[in-house]
Amino acid sequence: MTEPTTDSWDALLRQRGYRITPQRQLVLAAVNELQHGTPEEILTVVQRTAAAVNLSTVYRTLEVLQEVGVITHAHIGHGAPVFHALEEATHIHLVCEECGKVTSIDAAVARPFIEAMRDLVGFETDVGHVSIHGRCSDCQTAATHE
Amino acid sequence: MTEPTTDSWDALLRQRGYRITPQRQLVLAAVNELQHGTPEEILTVVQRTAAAVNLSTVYRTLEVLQEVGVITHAHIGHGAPVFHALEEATHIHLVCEECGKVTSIDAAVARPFIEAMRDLVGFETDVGHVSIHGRCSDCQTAATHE
DNA sequence: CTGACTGCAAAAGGTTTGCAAAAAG
DNA sequence: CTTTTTGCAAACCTTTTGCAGTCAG
Repeated sequence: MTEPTTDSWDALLRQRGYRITPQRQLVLAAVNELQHGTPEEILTVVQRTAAAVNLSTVYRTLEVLQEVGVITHAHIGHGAPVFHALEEATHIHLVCEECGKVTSIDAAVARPFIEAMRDLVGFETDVGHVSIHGRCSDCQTAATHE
Repeated sequence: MTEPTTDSWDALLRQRGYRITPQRQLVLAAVNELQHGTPEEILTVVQRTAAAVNLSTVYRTLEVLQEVGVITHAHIGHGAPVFHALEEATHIHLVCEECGKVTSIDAAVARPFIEAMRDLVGFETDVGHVSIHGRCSDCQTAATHE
């Protein structure tokens, strides 16, 4: 529905008074490349091109990119949040508590549920941010043979 | 379905070779009292009775209590998991990204969605652990007047 | 008694901040 | 030239760990 913003991310930044820097470009590229990257992982990718970039710059950049709506993050585990591009955000993370595997499913599956939440309590779900914890099919099978 | 284990939590511990200590009793009581307590908050409550109890004891105890299935936790924010008794686990947390407010809704609302996940990818959801991020009705209203 | 549990202090992991130098517009 | 952004180092916060003493069974 919404236009792909792939080539106008810099415009989005500028609109809000932010400046375009190589670091921001690299961080965004890394987020896109990794799909589910933690700040640390993003840094590593960025440093392949620009070794001097600092972790705090990554954090600050991720914050800015989120603010202008180019990326989102989801908490899929205990430690590190993961970031992805907004266009990739239309899926839901299923996190296995046992093996840690993350499965993605189409967000359409959750639509009735999301509508129910809106109707019931007026809650507007951030779809790209949803992560469901539980047990994946593999680990269930394993548990059966316990 | 399952019998309430309220008065046999100590038996559950003993079955697994764990010992019953005042600290564990107090931590469990604090979890029940707080409903959605973070480790720090739980510590505070415990210290009302036993001031010498250490934070690390709280962490270790929470781990044990989870392992025997007396409590669960959910990640509702960045840094702070919250813990609740298993009997209280049949609700879903809606976390507002803006004001941080946590709304609870009955897990029944999610049943079709949970079944869809089971059917689609064989994923068994840990219902008490589900937290959905988004924007609560209040913050949406506020945003409209921006 | 004996092994599990606790308190303490230190370490570890992740994120944030202050500041002066560097870069964008 | 002005203001934002960056790199660095240090601070911070939450959680984990090692260890010796303590306590439950």
